Amino acid sequence: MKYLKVKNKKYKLPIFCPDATRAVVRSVDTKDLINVGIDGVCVNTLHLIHDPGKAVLKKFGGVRKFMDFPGLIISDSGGFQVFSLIYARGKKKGGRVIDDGAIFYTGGLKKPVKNLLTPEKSIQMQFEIGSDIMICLDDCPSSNISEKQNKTSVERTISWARRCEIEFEKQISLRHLPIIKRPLLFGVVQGGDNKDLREFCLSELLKIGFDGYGMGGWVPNAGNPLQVDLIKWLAKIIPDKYYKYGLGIGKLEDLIVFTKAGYQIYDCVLPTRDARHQRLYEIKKPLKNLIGARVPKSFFRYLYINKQKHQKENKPISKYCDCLVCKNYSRAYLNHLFKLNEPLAMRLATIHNLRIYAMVIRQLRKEVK
RNA sequence: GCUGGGAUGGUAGAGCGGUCAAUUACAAGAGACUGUAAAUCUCUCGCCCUUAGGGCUACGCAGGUUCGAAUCCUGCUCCCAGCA
Repeated sequence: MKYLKVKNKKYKLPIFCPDATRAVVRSVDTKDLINVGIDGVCVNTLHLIHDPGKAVLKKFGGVRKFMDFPGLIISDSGGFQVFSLIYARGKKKGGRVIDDGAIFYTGGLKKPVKNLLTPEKSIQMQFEIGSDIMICLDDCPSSNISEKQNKTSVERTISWARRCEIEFEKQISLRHLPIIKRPLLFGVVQGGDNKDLREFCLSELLKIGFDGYGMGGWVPNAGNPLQVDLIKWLAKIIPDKYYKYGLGIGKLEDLIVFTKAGYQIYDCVLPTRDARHQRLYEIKKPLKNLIGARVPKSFFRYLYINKQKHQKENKPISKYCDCLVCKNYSRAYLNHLFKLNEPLAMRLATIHNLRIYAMVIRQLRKEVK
């Protein structure tokens, strides 16, 4: 598929959507995103429930007007936060999963607030967000789990997907949404490294019927042949009439590996987080034949811009980048801004890294059949 | 000139007889980060040997006391503050 069609709009595929978890791509605004060539963002349902909350989103008629972004808006269900918050805060303070949904503790660690996110609640909130693509609440397991836990997580994911789909239809009819205003609903395929479980999960999700299917779970290492095999295999068994979404993907080279495998939609925190952590991308040569390259990551290198060796360098981050930063500012200036801890450093770095992603995506659009 | 206080690794600054190649912070170096917990985290940081570990030279300079000194004593050099 060359285009994603939703709500009477068309988006070129593949598409990369940086994460705007709390309705902001950290350190940049939506005008920056547009200038950089970013066509979509991915917001997070669980986080938006608390800030700014349902009432504010209702008042604005959705997150699109709230953040003033014209592009594609994906809302992640909050499923990943089970994994992420438990990892960050520990089981007691982070949360846990029960059959009815996911329990989270938000707020400060001293005054935690208990929340139960059910599949129904996640979908209802996603309608308040007004996203173009909604994601079913899923049970995202951490890596290194037992086969039994893996199976449980798959079963939960399927049962929650069923409930999400029912709630989705209910919301559509409650809101009397005409076809041109209908969002898409994606299911998430879990099952870890176990192909049988992945296949079972997918086949059950196909029975329920979604517009697209995401590869969920912990991000596979694109450098590991076994995992690349899993990525490819899963893309193959998802019928081509559905959109294929790599959730949380990925590094620059991952975009190439996944696109080659057949995926079309991505979201990831990495380019923006890397930027804030002073890791910038330098393209080594003009972008071409990315998919055909023997080593997918050979076209770029990481530049740690805070290092002293860049202190006097009067040249752009990347000779082959056409972003605001590379056109106007030197490495030395960025190095200086980071040393001062000046917020502008993060904005410029984020603009640059996102532009590299946008350029890679643009090139991949040319290369995919 | 007198009186008092200092001189510690790239910098600031702990240590005040053995557990000190020396807490810590910053600087420096190398990384990590993948549906955002994170402008966050990890490692290295006197010299030499490949790590475990070992060896060497070091806390202003020169002596001394002691089994043992960055730490105590004496002298010297320099710095700071107050008083002349």
